[in-house]
Amino acid sequence: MEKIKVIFMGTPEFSVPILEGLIREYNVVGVVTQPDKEVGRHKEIVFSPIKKIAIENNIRIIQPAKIKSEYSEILNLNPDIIITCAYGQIIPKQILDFPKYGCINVHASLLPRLRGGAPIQRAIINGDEKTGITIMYMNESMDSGDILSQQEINIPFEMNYGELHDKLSCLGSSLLLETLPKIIDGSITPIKQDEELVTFGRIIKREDEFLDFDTTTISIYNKIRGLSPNPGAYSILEGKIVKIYKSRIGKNLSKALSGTIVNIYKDGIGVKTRDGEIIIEELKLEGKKKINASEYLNGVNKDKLLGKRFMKE
RNA sequence: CGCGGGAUGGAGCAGCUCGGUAGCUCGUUGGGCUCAUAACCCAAAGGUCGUAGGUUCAAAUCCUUCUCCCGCAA
Repeated sequence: MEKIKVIFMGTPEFSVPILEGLIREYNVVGVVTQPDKEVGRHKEIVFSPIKKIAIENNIRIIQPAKIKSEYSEILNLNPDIIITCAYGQIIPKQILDFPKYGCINVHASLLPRLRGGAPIQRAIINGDEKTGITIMYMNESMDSGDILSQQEINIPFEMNYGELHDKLSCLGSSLLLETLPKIIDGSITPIKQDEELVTFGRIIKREDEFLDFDTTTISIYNKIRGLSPNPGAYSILEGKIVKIYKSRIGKNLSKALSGTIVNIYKDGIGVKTRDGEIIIEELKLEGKKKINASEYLNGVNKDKLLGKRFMKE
């Protein structure tokens, strides 16, 4: 039997294992990814991670600026099925209706929870203890299609965004490969999402990255690990941006104002929160590299550091 | 040419404004103290001060070039 023709649509690192898995087992006739962007300080042109894989595997690449109107090339490839994962644009109905086996999306949450662009970070920031992967049909609104399969995964208390991202990425790839044959032979009954249970995992904006020490210790802890290693939660100390990548929860109870440095440990900086203390273990200052708190403390006058306060401006 | 910060022994920093043969905290190695220690004390090793040029009697320090790193903005 001839291999069915697959088109994959995706953009970031997360979707790479999924594309690689498809290439191994199916005939990927085309890859759709976001246009090359000028990135970084010197506006270098950077390919999306997906585009790099496609080039290595000699697969046709399509990069529409607006897929809403530029879809004819995709249809011309005559795909039997389209798989998307974190592509970054809304897929128009003309594409959704075309493939005989439909358009399938891999989403990094247990839908209907955490619809949207940043389900992985949001799961950690929310303090969720579990999340997962959902494979579902796409429709015209965001992440609301019928569910084909799901797999759950625990989020350990120490896990950060990067680690969970990698786990889910692998899980997404394997669950997709498990599910695809059943989609093709029609042995799965899609399940509607329960609209009562919908929550959203909005994309992370700049203001979401700001760390307000005048909140609970646990929410600060979760935000730090939910944004680590990228883009990093930040605060401002003496007018300079400080990014914080790793922390632990302290026990010290001080009456100082939230954000005040109340303790210096051998390997951490104790900062007052609304209800306790958070100990910063890994950070990065403006213009510097990411370092452990112990390294940072080597180059700083500890007596002067005590009592300083993380501010909003 | 989007804006800005940085490059100093293994790590993190100071010194640079007002040029004159390199300092701090930590680590490493050796020794000591101690029931013991990641604690303390003593000692040692380790740097052509990112690259290339220039100014000068003399440059980490002033001028110019290049490279790499980071924050912002996109």
